[in-house]
Amino acid sequence: MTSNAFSGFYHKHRQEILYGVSLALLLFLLRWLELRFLILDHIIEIYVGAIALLFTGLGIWLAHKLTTPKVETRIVEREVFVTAGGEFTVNEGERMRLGISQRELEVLQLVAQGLSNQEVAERLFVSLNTVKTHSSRIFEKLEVRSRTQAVERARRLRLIA
Amino acid sequence: MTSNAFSGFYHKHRQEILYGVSLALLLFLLRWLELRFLILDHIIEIYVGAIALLFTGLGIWLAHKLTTPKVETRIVEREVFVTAGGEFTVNEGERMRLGISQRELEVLQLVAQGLSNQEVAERLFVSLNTVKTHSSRIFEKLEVRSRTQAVERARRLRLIA
DNA sequence: TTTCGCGTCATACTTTCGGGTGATTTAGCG
DNA sequence: CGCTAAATCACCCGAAAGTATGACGCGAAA
Repeated sequence: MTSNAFSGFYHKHRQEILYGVSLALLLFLLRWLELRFLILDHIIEIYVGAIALLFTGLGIWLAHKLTTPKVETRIVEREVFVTAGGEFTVNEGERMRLGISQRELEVLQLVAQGLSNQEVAERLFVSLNTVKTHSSRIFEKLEVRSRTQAVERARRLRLIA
Repeated sequence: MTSNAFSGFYHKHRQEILYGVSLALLLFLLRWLELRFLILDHIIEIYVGAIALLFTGLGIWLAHKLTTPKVETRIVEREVFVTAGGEFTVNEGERMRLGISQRELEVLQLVAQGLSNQEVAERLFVSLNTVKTHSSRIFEKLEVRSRTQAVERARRLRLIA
């Protein structure tokens, strides 16, 4: 359990941990080097310069690792095949026969486009409950039990495109 | 002329110049500060740490400024009308492009027929969880969030009849 | 041999769906 | 006017769908 928790934590924060550890190591190294530099302390500019360069590099590396890269969108057109033998017309006869109202058909069309009930509600400016009621009635009239079946059936009956 | 040349040079290499100048200034500042640190030279770790942090930040900033933006191809669908009213064939190219496996396509087909996850599981002799995993992957690859959307999209791409 | 994609399964959780029931309002119709 | 269909909304509840994460075996590719 604990090992799992630790390994999880480690994987999530690998970058930070490595960074912290390496920084600590570096400071330690510098502390040790310091003894020499106390003697010839006029070389401190070089020393500082080296550190500056080193950590600049580290910063760049960090930025590369941690930042989401800038994206430049390039748009490529791609064909999508559509079986269009002609214009689609709602099978009014079938609609009437099944007693599906205009509003219900609207809901059905939106559902067929993959919208959730909530999204349909927002699109039609009605409440979620209303959409649920409509879709329930649709299911009854189409004699199905789910939205996916409803769409399938409605397509066959040419109630929707 | 010279002023123009200089301004052109400046504009092209503003980043580098600013970086160089600020680095020089910083070194100068440090040289000045050094006098104090020679007295209380035990604070050198703090001093080094500060420099490290500062230049890490500078590196990050530099990286941000200098990275070339990565290109992200965004695909726009363009409708192409197909006269084929006859038999259906799976758009293999599209399937390959999206990396949808055969098994995933099977699940997708059954889902498109209006079957529930449980029914798909029984039909394929696998567990409910397996079907869920497959459909999740399908959703990722088709970039959708629900089975209804997946079916809609798959139809457009001619992955299913 | 190691790596990788695929298929399989699981657990735990959140969100969405769908069923059941009832209520109100509005418009049309006899 | 009463009646009815349609549209609207509400509350509850269980089932289904979807998310996140991890694990395991297996065969092909590197």
